[in-house]
Parts: sequence; structure tokens; C-alpha cells
Amino acid sequence: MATSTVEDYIKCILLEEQRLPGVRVSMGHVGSSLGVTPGTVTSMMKALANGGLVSYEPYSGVLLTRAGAQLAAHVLRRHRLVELFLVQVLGMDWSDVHAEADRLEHAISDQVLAKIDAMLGSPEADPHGDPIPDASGRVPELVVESLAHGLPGERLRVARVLDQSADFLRYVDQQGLRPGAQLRLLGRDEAADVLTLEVGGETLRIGLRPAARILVERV
Amino acid sequence: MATSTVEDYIKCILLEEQRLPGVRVSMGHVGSSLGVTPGTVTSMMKALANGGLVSYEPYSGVLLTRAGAQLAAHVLRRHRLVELFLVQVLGMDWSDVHAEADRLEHAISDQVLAKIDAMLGSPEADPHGDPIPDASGRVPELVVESLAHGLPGERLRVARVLDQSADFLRYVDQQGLRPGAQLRLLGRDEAADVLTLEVGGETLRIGLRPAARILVERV
DNA sequence: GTTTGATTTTTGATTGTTCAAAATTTTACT
DNA sequence: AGTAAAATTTTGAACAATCAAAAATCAAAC
Repeated sequence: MATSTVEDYIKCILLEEQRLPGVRVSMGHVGSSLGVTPGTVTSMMKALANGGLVSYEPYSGVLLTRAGAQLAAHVLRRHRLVELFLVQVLGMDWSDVHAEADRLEHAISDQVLAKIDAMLGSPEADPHGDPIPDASGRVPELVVESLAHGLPGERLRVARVLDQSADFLRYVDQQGLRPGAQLRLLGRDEAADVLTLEVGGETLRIGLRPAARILVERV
Repeated sequence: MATSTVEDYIKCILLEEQRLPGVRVSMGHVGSSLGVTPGTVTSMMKALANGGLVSYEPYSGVLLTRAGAQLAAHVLRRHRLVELFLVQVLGMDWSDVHAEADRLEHAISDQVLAKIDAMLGSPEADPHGDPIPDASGRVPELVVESLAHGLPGERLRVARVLDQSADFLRYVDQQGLRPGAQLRLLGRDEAADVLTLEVGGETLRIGLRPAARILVERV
């Protein structure tokens, strides 16, 4: 069975493949997101390639094999179901659960996961709006776009918050931009790099950079 | 911070110290309960002694230091609270939760544990009747004795089941001897090695060996 | 097209956890 | 007490995961 370290690497690669489909994932990216040196990543990738979880092309990067993608989806499923469980059942703050789930995702059995899934009613997304892969590893595809691409006048609903850092989540929470929240785009100032929007009766301004980390769907 | 392997060793030592207070725990015992060779235990004990978690006396055995006992109690607290949580909140079978908790006990943060503890109402015992150390590491002492020492005529209540194997727990469950169950001791046959008791209207016979693994309190 | 800078790979070493098997010590039995 | 059996320790080796630093390769700019 895969060690929890292997699960971390595989999950990291899946996340990056989802962000840029078809593009080989670089050693540098994996190294910096996992906090290990590039050399460590290279040797781990060789081991994973040996185990049939990735295809590794020197100097070019890695892609998950079918087996690797399957495993990664299971890890991601555990991670996101745990996050939702921590928020819904234990009443934890959504800005804290990411770090918790990073540890728990390696310790949850299929049996416990099934209980959690049933208790939550087989949800499609976690508290950040990230889609939860189903038991067979398929990921529900949501049709969403970045808030930063919105045009003035549009009515939108927050679908997903990409930045998982506790600081950013607290900010988003404070502004009432949780997944599910409705908003109207009032203005867009490219020069000032600022979006003006109305949410919950309040008017607020948000930079284009953070807005790019928030995904919305049209209402 | 202690690795999860270290937590396993320390917990194992605490359990054995509780069974035979004051007696140094042997390498053999630790090795067989953790499924590692004696040599492995010896070298680990040296490392733990170095880290100030045990006092190690060659050829004689180990005892936990105060720091070691503190850590072990925390691990045990996580283990037992998780067990109870899995049974009460997720509706799992009490014969399965031991193995689950063995993995989860290393991945639960203090924050999550506090939520679980609150949700369960700061319980004193897990589903097997094993006492749950409090947050400071103190273990509530229950006044109980083995069912095997009971005398005919006594009315007793099951307090704790020491054997944690799934098979034994299923047997105990089937006979209605779960913690909390009331029973009356009808007969005791030393020669045949058998106890006769009445529980829930039914009469049943149980060997002295298994009866020794069940702790009871007088009613 | 060469040079420069960034990325990646290699190399050699370290730490944690483990084993098998040999050597030692303790214990228990005549 | 003297030896056989059991438990423990030592030794040498392995594997997983990691690092620092040197070497190789790639990409981009001039």
C-alpha cells in the first residue's frame, strides 16, 4: 500500500494537472508545494514511475498514470469529505479544516469514509466549493469562471474559493463571499486593479488578484 | 514531536504498566504486541530513553518517565475518544473500531479532539468500558474485578471488556455481555472450568478463561 | 549561436525504522 | 552448582525519505 508520503506527492500532482490539464507537472512545483528540495522530488518521481503511478520524463516533468490518478482521486475524496465533515458535524471553522484534513486524509479507512459520506448525503463539494470525487474517482465538473473575469451588471453566485490559506479564507468569510453567496458586479476598474461589488446589501471593493482566486457561476 | 511509531511504543508500554503496576515492561512483550523483533525494541528503547520518555534498564525492561506517561495518556485519550466517537456518532460496530482508532489516534489534533470530547459530553469510558484519560492525562480509576472471580448468587454489571479482538467482542456482543449489561452468577464449576450465569433472561455458560477478560462491578 | 540564469539531476550523506542472525546474559531446571 | 532454555543485546544491513551541494541540461536573451 502507498505510504502517506506517496499519497501527498500523488495528490499534489493531481491538483496541478487539474489546474493545467495535459501539461506535465514540474519538479519545482511539487517541491515547493510539498516543502521538499528538487532533488528529493526527482528521486521520488523515479520511485513512483517504478511503481506505475506516474510517467516520468526527465527534464520535462510527470503525468499521473491511470492507477496514479485513481489513487490521487481517492486521497482527494478523503480530504474533501473530511473537510466538510469537520465543518458540518464538528462545527469547525472552514479556515482551519484544510490543515486538519491534510493529516486525516491518510488515516481514514474506506469503511469510515463510507459512513461519513452517507451522513453528509454524498455531497458534491467541500466547504470551499471544491468538487468531491465520487467513490470510483470521477470528479463532478462544475461550470464556473473566475470572479476576476466578471463584467459590470452581472449577477453571480460564489461557487468555489481556490486559495485555501487560512488568512484568505477568513477575509473571504468576513466579506460574506462564502460559496453560495449571491453578488452583483457593480464596477470594474482595470487601472486601479479593483472590482466593485454588492453582496448582502453591502458594497465592497476587491483587487483583481484575489478576485481571480474566487470562482463564480452566473445566476 | 513524537512520530506515530514512537506513540505506538509508548502507548503499548503504558497499557502494560497499567496491567502490572510497578513492573518493568519486557522487550518481548512490546515486540510481540507491536509485531516487531526484540532487537528492534531494544534499539527503540535506547532512543526513547535518550529522549527522556522511558527509563531503560538493560535485561530488565522499561518504565515510562513522567513525560512518557503524559504522552502515552494523551495517545490513549485520543484512541478511546475516537473509538467512542466512531460508535456513537458514525454508528460503527464496536468490534471494528479498535483497528480504526489505532490509525486515527496519530492524526487527530488537540482542536479536533476537544470538539469530539465536547460532542460526547466528556465521557469517562470508551465502548469497551476502558477508562478515558482526561485532558491532563489522569485516568479515572474504576473499582472493578474480573467476572472469573465472581461467586454464585452475586448480581453484577459488566464494566469493561479487556480483550479487544474483533472475534471476542462479537462473541461478547452476541451473549449480551456488553458494558452496562446486568447479570446474575448462578454457578461456578472449577473442575469443568465453567461459569453459569443469567443475563437478559437467558442462561449461558462461559469458560473461566474468557470470563477473566470481562470486568464487572457489584450491583 | 553563444552565454547566462533557472531548473533538474546526480552524488554522497543522514535519520528513522526495521530485520536476521550471532553473541550475550538471565532464568529456570535438574 | 552447572547446564539448558529463554530472553535480550549487538551487529551489520536494508529501505524510505530527506538534504546540501556539485554537475548537467534546458530556455531565453542578447
